[in-house]
Amino acid sequence: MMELDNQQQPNPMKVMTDEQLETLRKQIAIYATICERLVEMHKTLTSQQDLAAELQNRFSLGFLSFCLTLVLKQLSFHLSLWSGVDKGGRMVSLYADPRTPSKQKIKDLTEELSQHGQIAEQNICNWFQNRRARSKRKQHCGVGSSNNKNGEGEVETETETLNEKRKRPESLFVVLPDGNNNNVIGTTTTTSPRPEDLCFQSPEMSSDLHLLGVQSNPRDEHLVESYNLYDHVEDYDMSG
Amino acid sequence: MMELDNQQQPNPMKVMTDEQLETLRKQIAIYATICERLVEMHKTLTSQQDLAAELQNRFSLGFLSFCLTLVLKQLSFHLSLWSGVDKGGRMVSLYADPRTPSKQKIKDLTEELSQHGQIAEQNICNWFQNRRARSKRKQHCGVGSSNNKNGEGEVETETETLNEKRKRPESLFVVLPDGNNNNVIGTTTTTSPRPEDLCFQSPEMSSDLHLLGVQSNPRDEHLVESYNLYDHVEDYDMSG
DNA sequence: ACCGTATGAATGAATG
DNA sequence: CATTCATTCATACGGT
Repeated sequence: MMELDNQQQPNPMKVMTDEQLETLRKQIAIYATICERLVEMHKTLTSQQDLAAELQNRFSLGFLSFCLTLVLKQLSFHLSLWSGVDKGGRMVSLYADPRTPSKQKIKDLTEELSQHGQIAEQNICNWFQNRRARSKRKQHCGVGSSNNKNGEGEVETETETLNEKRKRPESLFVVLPDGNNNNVIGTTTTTSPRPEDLCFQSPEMSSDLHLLGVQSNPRDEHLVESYNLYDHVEDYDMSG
Repeated sequence: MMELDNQQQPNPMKVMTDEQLETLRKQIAIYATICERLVEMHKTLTSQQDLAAELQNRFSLGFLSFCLTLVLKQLSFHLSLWSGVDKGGRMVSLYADPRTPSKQKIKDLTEELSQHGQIAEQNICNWFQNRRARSKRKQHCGVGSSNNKNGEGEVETETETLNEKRKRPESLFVVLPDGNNNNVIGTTTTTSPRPEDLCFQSPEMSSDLHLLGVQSNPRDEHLVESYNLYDHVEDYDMSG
């Protein structure tokens, strides 16, 4: 189940709102923090070379992994959501015009559609009603939170929600450290996309550090540590 | 190519290429790997059975608590959604109410939740809707045959569905350690961290138990275990 | 590896 | 027109 059955689209793009991106950044930062802590722990532990059995009792490792698993799953879930594309409506292509059609128009449409199947004017009306309502609501919602930045597509509402049937292909990849597991993390690695392209990347992040998704704050040297760790990640199980 | 056009969202959207997504995945995968590794390592170390009270005091405990706190907060939060615990949090009661909350409430919820992750009113609406619908359906179906135990009857809908649903609180949004936060990457324009608003804030997260494991499902042993830990969470100092 | 469940989401329809 | 319900879909996850 590899990470993605990459769509055969000519130009597969995914969309994310700025907020989504931001949230993603935050979440990544959180993981970074967590990892940082783990790394710290690691250092401490290794330097001490001894540990409390008691710890084990109290903080069941299983639980810890469980937690991490949750978190990771969540992140991956979000990612999947964000990377998805909207699904379109079925009848849409016929009704591309967002504005309320005249009665006559409705009639026409009904006729037209009748040729292809059972349909009543009522259906058409409903459809338009719902469409308007939802359009409106969507707009409203969006306004509430974002409104910054460049407004590009906004009025469009759904004019063409059509064709794009849903696909939402990206399935996830993350793996959960469930105690032992070997995990397969999505193989990946092949691409090396230019980090510059990643929106969540901060310029000041050194080219590799950003893989940890964190801003390199001066005081975040731990992260650097974790970075090293990352270096070794490769020879973990990653490739399986 | 333009599949993005069908976004009826007013917000400006950004696009991610597959490569970008992949990189993102990679990042996440790395976290997963790191966490996994660390957990394993931790396990190994703990198997040595030596004691490190010192460690515990000065570090491990703090860290673990920190991690767990993050997660537990999430868990408790979500559980609260389902269990309707009224610990003085305003949100809780809102969630507890099976009926549809007013618009304003939804707005509030959205706001509050936004502090912890990307969320839109639509999500809230969906959540409530689905909840109602499924509650009802379950009720219908279930009534016919089972409902043994304490026959809550049917009106309760909520109460019983609760028991069924709440076992797996997996959808969480991660919380940022905003307290000291090194803040993240990027600009984070929207965030206005008002800790007061954090629903999790309530330390008295009720008696703990049902927050964590809830019905202590066999599967949730981890949670139960963590319960002990949770006791200590309070004195973790993550800022240090 | 398949199948069932749970859940978020989209949509047609009904109600006020 | 606004809100809600009922249905359906697609995916994620867990168990076998």
